[in-house]
Amino acid sequence: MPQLPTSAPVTATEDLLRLEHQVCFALNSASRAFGGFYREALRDLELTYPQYLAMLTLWEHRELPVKRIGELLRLDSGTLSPLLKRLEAAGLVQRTRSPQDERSVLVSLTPAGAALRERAEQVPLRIAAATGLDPAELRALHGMLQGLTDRLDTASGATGRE
Amino acid sequence: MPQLPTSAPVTATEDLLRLEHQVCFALNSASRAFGGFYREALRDLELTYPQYLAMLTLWEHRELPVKRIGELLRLDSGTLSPLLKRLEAAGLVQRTRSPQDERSVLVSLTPAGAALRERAEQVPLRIAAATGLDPAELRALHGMLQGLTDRLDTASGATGRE
DNA sequence: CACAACTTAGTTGCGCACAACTCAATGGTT
DNA sequence: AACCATTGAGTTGTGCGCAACTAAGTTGTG
Repeated sequence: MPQLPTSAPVTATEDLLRLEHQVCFALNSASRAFGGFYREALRDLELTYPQYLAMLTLWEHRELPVKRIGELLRLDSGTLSPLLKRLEAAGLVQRTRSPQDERSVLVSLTPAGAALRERAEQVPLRIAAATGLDPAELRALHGMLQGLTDRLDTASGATGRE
Repeated sequence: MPQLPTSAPVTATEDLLRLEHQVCFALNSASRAFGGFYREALRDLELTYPQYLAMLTLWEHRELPVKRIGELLRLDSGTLSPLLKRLEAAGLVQRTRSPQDERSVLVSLTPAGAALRERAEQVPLRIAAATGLDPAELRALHGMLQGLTDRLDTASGATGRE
């Protein structure tokens, strides 16, 4: 970090704010660095990272309504609808209206989509190796991030709406 | 986490991979949660979060070539060119070709852009409060994320190119 | 039953991120 | 000087993320 020619005295508060900037920027950078790494690892599967996440939920649950995928991935229909259409166009998933509730669209794996799981299983191996973190560190990081997301979501939810 | 109806025995490797998934997903989520919070805090400044980051670099350095902003923010010209044009259209920055090197474009603050700094200073206060983390935790998180980004960048750089 | 309130997907529009490309300026090298 | 690889911005195209909106189905209430 290069020293900057601004006002000399740095208070504890200023220091905290600077640090907070660095943290959220570091978060943003790390997320994009991960994205780049996944992009490479997923190239031969012809999946983007968000598409891969959607497939993960389906490999685990076989069939899910769009709404539920959105809850699991923290995404809304504005993002999911076109994404799922692309997965359908690629022949990996099928979308059908639920007979019980015609509003709901059930997304399920096609045979090709289910088959892709095996090829996808080698992907996280490379990623885990590239992080250079051991399980304990991963666990610690995961806990911090999850707590952070929860606090930010409830904070913006509380002040922004309701 | 609901139990899934796959093969029963979960090996240590499988567990690691599952955890790794959670970590990079948690990273992604936390980053977007931050984004949402900044969106709200920056609404009256009429800045997006990436635009705010660009302004931060200029508030610190007064004038920078596009190339240098890209290095600081880990962004390329494909992202920065239109972003900086929007900031110029908003009257916050000025872009001029460098006389020394006609390839380089120098971005500098307009009076309006410089004046915005004061109004922007209240923003990180809200953010820092919302994280609910003390300085030590912020520092730890920052260190982890920075190391992670470095490892991922060099790993993909090493295997992908060169 | 009628009707309003709510829920679920989908669409549109905008900005960001990134790959792939173009173009002009620069800096060697012979 | 002529040539060519490199560098710095910019453009184009694709996909994601989100706000705002529409449309259709469902539910609750009188």
